[in-house]
Amino acid sequence: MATERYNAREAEPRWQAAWERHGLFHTPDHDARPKYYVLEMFPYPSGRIHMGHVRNYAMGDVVARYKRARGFNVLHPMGWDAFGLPAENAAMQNKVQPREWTYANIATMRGQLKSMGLSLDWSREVATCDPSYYRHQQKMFLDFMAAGLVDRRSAKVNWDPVDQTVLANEQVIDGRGWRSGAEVEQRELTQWFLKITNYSEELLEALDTLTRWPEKVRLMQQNWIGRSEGLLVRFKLEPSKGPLRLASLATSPASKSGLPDFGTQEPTSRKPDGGQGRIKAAAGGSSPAPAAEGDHAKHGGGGLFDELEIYTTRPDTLYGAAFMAVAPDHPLAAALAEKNPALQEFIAECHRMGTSVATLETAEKMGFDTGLVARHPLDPARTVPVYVANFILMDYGTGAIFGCPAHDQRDLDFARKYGLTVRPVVLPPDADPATFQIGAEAYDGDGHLFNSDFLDGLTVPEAQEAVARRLEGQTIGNRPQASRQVNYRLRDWGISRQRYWGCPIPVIHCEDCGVVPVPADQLPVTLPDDVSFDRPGNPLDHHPTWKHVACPRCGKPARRETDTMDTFVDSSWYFIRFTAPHAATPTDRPVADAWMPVDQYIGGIEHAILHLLYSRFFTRAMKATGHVGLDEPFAGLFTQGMVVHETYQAADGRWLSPAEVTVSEEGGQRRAVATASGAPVEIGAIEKMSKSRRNTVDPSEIMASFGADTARWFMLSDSPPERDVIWTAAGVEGAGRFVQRVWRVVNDVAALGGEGAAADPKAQVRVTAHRTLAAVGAAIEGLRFNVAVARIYELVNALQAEAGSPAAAPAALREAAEILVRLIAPMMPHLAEECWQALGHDTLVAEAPWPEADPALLVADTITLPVQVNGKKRDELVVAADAKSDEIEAAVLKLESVARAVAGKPVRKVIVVPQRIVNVVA
RNA sequence: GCGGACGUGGCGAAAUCGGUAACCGCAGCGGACUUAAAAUCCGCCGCCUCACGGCUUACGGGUUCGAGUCCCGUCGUCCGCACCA
Repeated sequence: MATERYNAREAEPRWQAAWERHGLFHTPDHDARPKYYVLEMFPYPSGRIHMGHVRNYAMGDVVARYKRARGFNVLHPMGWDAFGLPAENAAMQNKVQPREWTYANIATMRGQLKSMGLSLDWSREVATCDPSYYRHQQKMFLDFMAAGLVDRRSAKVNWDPVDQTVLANEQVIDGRGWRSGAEVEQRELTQWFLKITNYSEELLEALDTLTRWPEKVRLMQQNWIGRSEGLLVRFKLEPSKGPLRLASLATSPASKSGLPDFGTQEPTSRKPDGGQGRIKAAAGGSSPAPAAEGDHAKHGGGGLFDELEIYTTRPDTLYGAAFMAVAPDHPLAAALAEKNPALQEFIAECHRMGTSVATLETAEKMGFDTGLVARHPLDPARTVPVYVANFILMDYGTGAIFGCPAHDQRDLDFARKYGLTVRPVVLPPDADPATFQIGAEAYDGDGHLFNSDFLDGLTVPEAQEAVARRLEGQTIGNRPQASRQVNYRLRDWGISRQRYWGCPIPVIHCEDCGVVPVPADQLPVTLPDDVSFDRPGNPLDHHPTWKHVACPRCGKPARRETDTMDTFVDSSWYFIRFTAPHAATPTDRPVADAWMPVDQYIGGIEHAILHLLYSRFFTRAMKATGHVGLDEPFAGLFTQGMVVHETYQAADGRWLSPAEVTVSEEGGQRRAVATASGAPVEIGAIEKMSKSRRNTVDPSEIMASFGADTARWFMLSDSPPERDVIWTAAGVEGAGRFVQRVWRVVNDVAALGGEGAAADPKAQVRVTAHRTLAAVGAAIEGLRFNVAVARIYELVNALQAEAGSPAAAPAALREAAEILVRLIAPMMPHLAEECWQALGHDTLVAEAPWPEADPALLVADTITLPVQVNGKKRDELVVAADAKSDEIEAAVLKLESVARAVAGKPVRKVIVVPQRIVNVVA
């Protein structure tokens, strides 16, 4: 039976055209079938698709095609995350406008995706750089503004000196820009913010409802939001007095680093001038984050600071307080520095050191004694010195702490350096209060309080509660001395970018009217096409006319906002836009509510925080402004692993691409040489495919030589989808062989005939097919594609053996083959169509319903039970499936192998687990 | 430092409920077909042992009739956060 080889190159475009002709993947909004929304993270149009895309979209397409066959109305759209810096970099390098570059890339990549045979509804395609998309984003920005979800304020921001733009906290990785890799600097700029912190608690609590998200992602978001419960305590400040302290300050040794001696100063010279009324020293009242820089400004400097607010999660250790410390940016520090050059220098030094993570890790704890002291709120006889310290963050809490050296390592380091008292107040279990001492390590474990007056004997949580009660009841000025507070690590989302290729922020700055929103009927604010990239900075700002407009309110000359939005804004709602991509408003509310949420979202783990947290916030903001009716956009989330590949490095250090290398194997040793020169090449680590390592494989080349089905099959086989998959030439060839094997087997079965004949219901190949059917369905439902692949291999092996046997039963084989073809259809859709046709069908398998497994075939008449003696397998026993336990027990005890293993010892017990196992205990 | 995940043949892995450890694939080995090669087909393939048999899920303990799976400890790898008060 000579069957010609399956010619993917010829067949694949033919079937793609057939699907398109039948409009198979065009999704109606109104349909009687239940909805299913499957989405893969949309690509950035960088130029060409890479293997990561192939893996991502192959998985999504399996789900889409499977759910369609299962009778769902499936929404499976595609679009382009098309704004971003690479377009501007290309513009600078190649003298091509970002728009042209981007749309050319989209055209290329759309063609590549189409050649994969994905079941996408292309009529819903969107590109975020298109005014028809971003005009709606601008409208929503204005709606958010009206709803109080937008803020504009001066803030210290992460500045990427290479990309010349601001980065969000989430986009700074190890102190470097997530895209440029440049060390990030801190700069003070006026910025636009989306107030994600309004939703801190909600975003945290709702994580519990995301039961179909990976635990890991939920945990990462939980940590990122960083909720902590603590106490805000107000300390009374006063100038230090007392000859002993002054003397000790005067004699403190010079700092060893050669820096100015921050520990030494003249206390008398910096007494604050009096009488200006009270100024709160802390940044935050009830609003936990962000530290409101604006508040400081309005207080001005030079006032009388007679209170210091600190935030602590350990109020129980208050009796162990040895010092207070404020951030270098704290208004108290700024005020004191006005009269104190040494403090000015100290603060400047902190700023010089504080910009990069590398220096932070090695930086020594440094403090500057302000000469002020704080009155202990529980023990008014005591005071503690107040320092400015380089390790206090203005961003968190109030920018001020009390230090308890005995129970915090960082505080201990500081106390040791400056000779402060280390007073333990928490006694570890079983420790002796008379002898317990703190050595080089602080004790942060549980225990009972001691050295702590009214707290003595309490547990840590009890003491925290007792301190909170006591201080809430005390007053300082006319306020309680302490209040309970919840703090979050999460910061508001700074979305200003000083770049051209992004969504313009639709506001106008007028000297008289201030910030004026662009009226809705003047949207969109479109980007000018005639921009130049011949100098650094924001091309919109350099443009001769674009920013000069009349104030919409008063008509006077005014200035357009030249900041554009972070591209993560674009990707925070595209999944909702897909539900009505041509609507005149951002959403078509009933349609959006009908389709949302996304039932299955698939993408890389690298978006665990950034994109996925922003999208959760943005959906809530859209709900608050009436654009959509739900909180959580993604009901199910799956994070897939990367595609990795060996690396090859020449002797001169150059990286070689897999295409330039020939790998051979001899005696278990793999060797590589450069194909052109024959020079030896070192086989390096297996790493993520990347341009810098040159270990990429071009999907189009694979699809041209093997076909899309082979590439898809390989991406789905072997490795579990959440884990990295290693791309190997051998693996692809194996997948290619399998494609041909399926084609041969199906043709062999077709040649046997058997149409219309009734299959023997109990034929073994039929049983195998139906069991495989059940197993593959379950595997796909669980997104365990590698398991589905293994089961399909088994079925093909069984079919092949049966088809080649002289006793082949054509009718049963035919039924099994038809099941096989429908099982492979979600994964290798083109091959499946070709096989379907070979079996005589004139319909499309892409339209065929998923077959139902015959339940009668899923349970066996007889089963083989393993027989153990004392937990070790000694034999097997074939019994009827409905055999009773005592019958099995009797049969087992008659087995000679059991008798031998028991070796004359009395049988104490026989455990029969029905359908599973028998264990004889002797 | 804090938080988390993982550790199974030469390799990728399977074992969804505590019940036969290693399905399926890759690589390898032997054979058939062929002048030859490729392709294809058949067989073998955790470790030790001629064999009978024994051993085996990082390591050490524990619970259980029974542990890759549950508990405690150790080691290792990877990931996230990180001066967060």
